Amino acid sequence: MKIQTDGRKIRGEKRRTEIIEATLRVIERDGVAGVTHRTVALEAGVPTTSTTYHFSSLDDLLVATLISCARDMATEVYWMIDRARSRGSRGAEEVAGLLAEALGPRRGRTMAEYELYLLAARKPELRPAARRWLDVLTSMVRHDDEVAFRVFLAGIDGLLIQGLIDDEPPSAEELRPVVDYLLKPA
Amino acid sequence: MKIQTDGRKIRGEKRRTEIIEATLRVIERDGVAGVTHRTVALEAGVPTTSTTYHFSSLDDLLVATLISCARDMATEVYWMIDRARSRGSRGAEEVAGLLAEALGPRRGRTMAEYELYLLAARKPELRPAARRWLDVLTSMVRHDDEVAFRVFLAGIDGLLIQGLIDDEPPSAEELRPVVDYLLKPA
DNA sequence: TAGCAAGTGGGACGATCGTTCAGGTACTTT
DNA sequence: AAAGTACCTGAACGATCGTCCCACTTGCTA
Repeated sequence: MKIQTDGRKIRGEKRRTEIIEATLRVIERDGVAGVTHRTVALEAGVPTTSTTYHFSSLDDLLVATLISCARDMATEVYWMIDRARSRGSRGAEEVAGLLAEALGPRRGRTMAEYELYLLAARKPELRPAARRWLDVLTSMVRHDDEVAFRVFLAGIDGLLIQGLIDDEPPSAEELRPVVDYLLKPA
Repeated sequence: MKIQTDGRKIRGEKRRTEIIEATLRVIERDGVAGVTHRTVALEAGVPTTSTTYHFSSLDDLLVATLISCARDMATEVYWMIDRARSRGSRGAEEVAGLLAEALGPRRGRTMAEYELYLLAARKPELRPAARRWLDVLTSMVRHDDEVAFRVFLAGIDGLLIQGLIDDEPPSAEELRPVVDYLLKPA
């Protein structure tokens, strides 16, 4: 049983991921509404039929893209926690920094992630992916106070989505006291 | 200066609101993606050209619908606070009840409201409407602790959006301790 | 080397879309 | 009563959409 030595499959898989990455860029730029076979193909620099070959439908393409996006999100959360631990901090600084970055330079990406949330609200198959970053946090962070932890998780989501409708993104310094409050011991 | 006695204008305005209400139903059912002139017209029981007559473009229709939705949302929040005050309660019970209702029977409506959030993230003109319920809360509720209040607002949003991707909606009883924590004095 | 499998891509089909237009109706004003 | 205004609506246009078909190249296998 060989493990991926077929050059055709390898290149196919590569193009498949390229299409997914192009789709994510389209979502960041124009939202899920802007995703069509043609816009994605143009963004990826491949013919239109290539997207239909690798994904049985446009819906499949969206699902695959948002699952991939969720995986990246979870990975980021993982490393953030790892970074905070290596500094021996409680994580407030790291969390505030991550929020500010999500609402500033990576604003498009954050919007894409919340489109995933909404799509998951309508498509149960997407829910595990949408919950993944929550699961990563839950499994990695020790939390004796269950209620306080749930407030923390909800607070992060609320700060992000409210930050998206602010006229200008909040800075890490502005977010810091709120994050401190969310992380403060009971 | 007469105040709306022209029968034509009155009926026109009535149809306009009927179209908006139909649009909201379409959003609740199929999301913003499902909104077309034809689906809305079918839902409202009017000819397709009627939606283009009253709204200069599909975008105008969406904006008008979501602004209307935001106004209703703000009104609900207003009455919730009023109800809580008349009972002399701190509001935890009312808030938990409202959240449970938003995630249960009124789930479609809640999803529509968060689509407004995301649309507002991309369209600055919609942001005042999207922030309206936050403004109502901010202006009506006395908050000496600014940080705690911001945590409360964020927590509400977070609980709602996370409740939308739960496999089954949380009950008021489950939400109660978290809401209590959000409202507890510093 | 013949045959199969995987990926590629140009072209096209029918469906649906947003929007326009012109003719018609109902109401108000002069 | 005539003119003007506001609303209504059937029909249609061009654009774009998802998807399919089929001929093709490329790489693997027997």
